[in-house]
Amino acid sequence: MAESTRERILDAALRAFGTEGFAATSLDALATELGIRKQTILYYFPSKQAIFEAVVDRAASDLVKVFEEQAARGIGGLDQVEAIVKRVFRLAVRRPQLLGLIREVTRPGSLSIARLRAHTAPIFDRARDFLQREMDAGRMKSSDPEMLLLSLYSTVVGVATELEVQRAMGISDSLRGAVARRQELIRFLRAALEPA
Amino acid sequence: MAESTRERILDAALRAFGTEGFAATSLDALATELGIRKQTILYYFPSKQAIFEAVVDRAASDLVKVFEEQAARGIGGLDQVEAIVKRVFRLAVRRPQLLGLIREVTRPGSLSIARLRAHTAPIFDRARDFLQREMDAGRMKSSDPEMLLLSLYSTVVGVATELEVQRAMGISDSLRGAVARRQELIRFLRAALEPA
DNA sequence: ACTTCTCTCTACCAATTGGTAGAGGATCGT
DNA sequence: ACGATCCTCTACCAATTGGTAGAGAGAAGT
Repeated sequence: MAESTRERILDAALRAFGTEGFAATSLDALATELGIRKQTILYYFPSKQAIFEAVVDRAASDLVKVFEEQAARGIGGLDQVEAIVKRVFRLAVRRPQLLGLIREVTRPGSLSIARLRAHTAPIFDRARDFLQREMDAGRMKSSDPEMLLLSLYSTVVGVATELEVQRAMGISDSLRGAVARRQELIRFLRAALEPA
Repeated sequence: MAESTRERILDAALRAFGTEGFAATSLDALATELGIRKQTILYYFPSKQAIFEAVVDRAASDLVKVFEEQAARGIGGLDQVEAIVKRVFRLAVRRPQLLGLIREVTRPGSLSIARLRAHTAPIFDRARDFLQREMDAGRMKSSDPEMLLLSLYSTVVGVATELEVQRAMGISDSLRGAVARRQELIRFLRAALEPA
């Protein structure tokens, strides 16, 4: 068996929740897609909400891992920012549902925000400290690190995931397009962060 | 009568679709919220999808109007960018559902993208031309205007709407917080765009 | 007085929703 | 050979979904 049923359910659920959204995803549709019965899904998870939470947990730890790995390398300055952006981009291209799921969780009415926050709080703290340190060392333009972090987050996630907006703007969404987008984004961020 | 039933339905639908999302909004819930019966809603609109489209049309033209008004003033350079950011921000604070709805429409599986695009294509073209002109005149750092536009869009919409992410980062979402966010964003964008 | 039009209602409907109960078949250790 | 455990199934269920049919109230025009 290549993958357990439980894992297959989580995979399909991530894709569905991350693209169609929680409410628009039915257990029946999920089951049909997997070639099993809805009751099999409910054997592994007590409720639809429980599936969502399990998916969020897995997605969050995948995301956190990406950051931790890069943080461990301990490069400094804008090169580190660039490296992280590249990694997030790679993730967004390979598994776009992952960031789509984050968008779903961060929706106003959503439950499970606390769950996501529990995972991500440490890396937010870490990122803020990193930015502060780099500013103090003069390797980055000085500003409020929390606000800067928000700007960075918005820019990176938006450029990586807003494919429909890009199509509306007439931007190609091919793989080559993704590389060009990434390059342009890095140039944009470097310009914004480079010290005078 | 202060507001026609039809208008009240559109208002409630915008709020619901823009925060909970299309699939998570039921006609019954909408009707109850308005103190009317679901069938009254279906008298004014032939289907749920039709309500959504009407809401998208109205929201899009509201957004377009904001841009057109500012574009008509014909300020140049970064001051114009700043003015537009400020206007979008004001809109996001006053009517957050508006940008929430855009996010809902630009979701991968969504219908009605064509509808939104039809409204927004002209202002995208206009914005691109504006950026190109400013770059040529040396009032802005040179780069690919389409990609830059995408970065700008992502940053502005993200900072204006990602309230849950901000909460997760420990950023206040008070009105004063919004002003601070806006200021920091403008500084960020100016740094990114100012010519060397 | 009568018709017509606008609006909101009650009464239904078939389909789909998330979820429960429990049967039956493997595969296991004993 | 045996029960136990794991897994997937059939059979249901009550509630909710978007939508239809049509009654009835009120105002307006004739």
